[in-house]
Amino acid sequence: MAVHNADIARVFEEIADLLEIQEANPFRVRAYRNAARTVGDLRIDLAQTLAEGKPLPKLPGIGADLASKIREIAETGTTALVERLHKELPPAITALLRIPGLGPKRVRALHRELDIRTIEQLAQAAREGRISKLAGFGAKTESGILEAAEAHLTKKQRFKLAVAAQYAEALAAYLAATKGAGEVVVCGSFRRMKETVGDLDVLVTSAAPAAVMRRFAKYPEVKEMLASGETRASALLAGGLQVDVRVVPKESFGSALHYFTGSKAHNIAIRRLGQAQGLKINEYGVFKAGKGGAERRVAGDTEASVFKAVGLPFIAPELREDSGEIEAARRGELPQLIELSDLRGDLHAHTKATDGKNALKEMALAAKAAGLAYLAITEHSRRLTVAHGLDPRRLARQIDEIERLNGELAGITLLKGIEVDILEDGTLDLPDAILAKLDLVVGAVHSKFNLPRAQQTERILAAMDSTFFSILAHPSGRLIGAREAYDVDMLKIVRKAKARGIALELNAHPERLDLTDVNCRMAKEEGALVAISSDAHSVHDFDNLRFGIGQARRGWLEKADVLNARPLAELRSLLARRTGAKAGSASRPPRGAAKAPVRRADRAR
DNA sequence: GCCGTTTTCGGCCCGACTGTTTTCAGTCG
Repeated sequence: MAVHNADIARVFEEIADLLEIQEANPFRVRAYRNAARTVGDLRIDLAQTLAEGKPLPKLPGIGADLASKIREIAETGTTALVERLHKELPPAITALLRIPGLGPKRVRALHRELDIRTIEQLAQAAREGRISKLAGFGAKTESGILEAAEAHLTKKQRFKLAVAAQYAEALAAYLAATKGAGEVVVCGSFRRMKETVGDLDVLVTSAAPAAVMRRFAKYPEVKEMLASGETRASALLAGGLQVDVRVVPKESFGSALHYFTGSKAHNIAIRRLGQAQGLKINEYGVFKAGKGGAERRVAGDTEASVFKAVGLPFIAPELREDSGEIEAARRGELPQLIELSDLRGDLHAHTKATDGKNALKEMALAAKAAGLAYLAITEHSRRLTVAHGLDPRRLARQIDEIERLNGELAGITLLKGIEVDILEDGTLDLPDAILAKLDLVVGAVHSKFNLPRAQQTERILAAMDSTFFSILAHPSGRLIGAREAYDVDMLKIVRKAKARGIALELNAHPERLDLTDVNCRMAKEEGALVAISSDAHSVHDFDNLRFGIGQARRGWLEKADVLNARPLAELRSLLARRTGAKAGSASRPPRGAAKAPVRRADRAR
């Protein structure tokens, strides 16, 4: 039984839920929640670290007690505390907390007074009118609970960033047309460019909040108003996305922007910083206590002023996860984050020859229009029959076609590439003879997603030993909300990439965003290059690069960390240097021999 | 349960909205 960080995080989250229902010290509850987040986001595998006899790293918010619980969970999969809590409360009760409107106090009351332990029992009790008879519960609460329980946790799904963007941009334009409205900004996880968005937080500045609220209520896509006050309202859109609109006066724009952008953990950390300096920070501004309890406003008109008030430089929204950005800001070591305009080319695209929708030339012109100087054409290889993958003969024809087009095109250079399948045994789907004719080789796993971790990892590492391997496409294989990542030791893969001069792709397709933000940061720390690629299947898909950039920024990537931020000449020399390094060995090592160099490469670090 | 530009004890972010209440607790973000 291998325990991973996610398992440890889940136990901590469950402890937090159960303690909360028991009305334990809320700060103790928070300590467990923070620990769950810290461990869940961690790049090194804690159980594996311990198994190798290494000490636990010092982690923020994890002291002696939580560290010992991590060791316990790593060894046994559980901890005495959660086992004890399970004896005191039915484990399924934590699901009740997920019902909107039910918090720990009410869950506790429902359990104590009505012995409710499951969502089914909750719905039954509501139907029978037993809940409204409890103190503190009324008819309205009861019907709300019933509705939510019957909708089975209301299935509040998260929306992929690109989908949320469509709703967000339309709604923002609509609200901006309100008379008296100033700034309209969609904040929250959308502004932080998270891969998925749970709801939209829209900030509007106006001296007349009522007009904004009225107009919002009339938005054609609003299916149901969930709440509406003088300065704040929530609604469910027809598409199922929840939107919260908040109006503040113009002078509060900066502090409100900061506040509603979050993350919550980042905000708490910033407020604590302020608090230590005698400052109170809320969505209206930064305040200093004056004589006789009077408060004096010291900042808040711009976001930068909020950071400045607590002695920090501006921190980009994508970094605001309380995962080291505040410490980095304090030390003056914030990254100079990559921007969309830094991209010089795109290293992964398809055409009609396989499963793309447009012709070679159309793709080239679209890339040029997107401001790119080069575009690699990387069709699927023959094994991917559903995509009409290329065999050596068809690939050779495309190579000729690209060379001919390059003579004709101006302002854009096509690179000859392939997205070659990595077969189950770690060999590539096309022979070296044809790969040698290409500018770059993008290797990808498209089959056998459920191999055991060690085998899947070895498969990819072996493929990366190929002389011609340039970029590992969508390294985790996950499809957001649809397919889990395959089980691999990403750290080993990242280190191998660094050792071999191979780049890791950040596939910018909204359903992939793979590398993930967390793995981008790992790549950066290990010194491996990242290629931010559109995986375009049509002329419209270059627009997706912005989502890749968002993810890269969340992963702290700078221009220097990104392969396709290099001008063409530099890119070519990087690609050549890699194959040149292996030029001494005539062909890649036989299978099985791949393991030894991997370990050497790891140890060399 | 954690942690220290003031602390090894005593703090721990802050405000809006709702429903059930007669002044506020609970929930949410």
